[in-house]
Amino acid sequence: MRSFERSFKVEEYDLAATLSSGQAFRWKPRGESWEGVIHGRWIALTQRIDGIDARVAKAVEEWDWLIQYLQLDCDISTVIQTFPKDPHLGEAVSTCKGLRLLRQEPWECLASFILSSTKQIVQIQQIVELLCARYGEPIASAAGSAAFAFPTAAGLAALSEQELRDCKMGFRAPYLARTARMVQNEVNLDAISKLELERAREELMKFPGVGRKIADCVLLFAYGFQQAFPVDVWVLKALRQLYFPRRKPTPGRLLRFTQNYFGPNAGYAQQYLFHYMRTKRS
DNA sequence: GTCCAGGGATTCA
DNA sequence: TGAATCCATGGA
Repeated sequence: MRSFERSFKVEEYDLAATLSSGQAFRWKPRGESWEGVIHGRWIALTQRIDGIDARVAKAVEEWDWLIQYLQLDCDISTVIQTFPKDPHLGEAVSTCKGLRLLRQEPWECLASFILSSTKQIVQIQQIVELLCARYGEPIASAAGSAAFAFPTAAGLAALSEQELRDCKMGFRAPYLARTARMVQNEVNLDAISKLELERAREELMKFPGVGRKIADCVLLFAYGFQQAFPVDVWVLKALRQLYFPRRKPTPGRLLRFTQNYFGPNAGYAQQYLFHYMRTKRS
């Protein structure tokens, strides 16, 4: 049965926190809803007390793609149970109750995070929006909001460096251009999901502009490797303040700590710490 | 280890 | 309101 709308029942899911927590960059609040694009489909999501309502512009046969993207089958309480019991993480988890990890498309995630380096989230959103509006396929959407798919790797590979720079991405332009060509020609992004964590990370780090941090973002947000633990400026600040208040740990020591201490769902713990640090006080 | 590469949002005086 | 700071970094 084709349908335009569907309600999903889910507990402990904070849509606003999840969609604005710097893991995806295309979600916009509009009235009561959040509008975005998943797998080339425009969609509006609305938070309800007992779940989430979804509305698309073109009727669909099934909604598995959305369940997968939002990770609606994830039992968050089971994840949180695996966290170490410490007051800092506990505070982050209770402050950011309902924060979830998404499961995004690898190419969009990879390209977006190449653009993320030393940019603030607002600016990344602007760059990505410009890129999509100029070079993404127009798609059906609700009246009053034009929508575009995320540009394909082939589409971006065909652009000049200057055309990319004109989307305000600065020195990241050649990285994105070369990565787009690699994805178009030789690298199969789907194959990476079948690899072990370390092998998958190695493969991602072969792309220009992708180091450990960005690789870990893609591993966590697109491929679902829940042990991946991206360390950015905010998380570094959190780790130093909360876990190493006196001494200044070496990068190696810090890396080992993040890999051992937070357990099998370290990536989730990371997301709570990140969002907690970014949103507290203000 | 150091330095550099956009530029705009945010903070601060 | 103008200046300074900062940013989901990586590469040379």
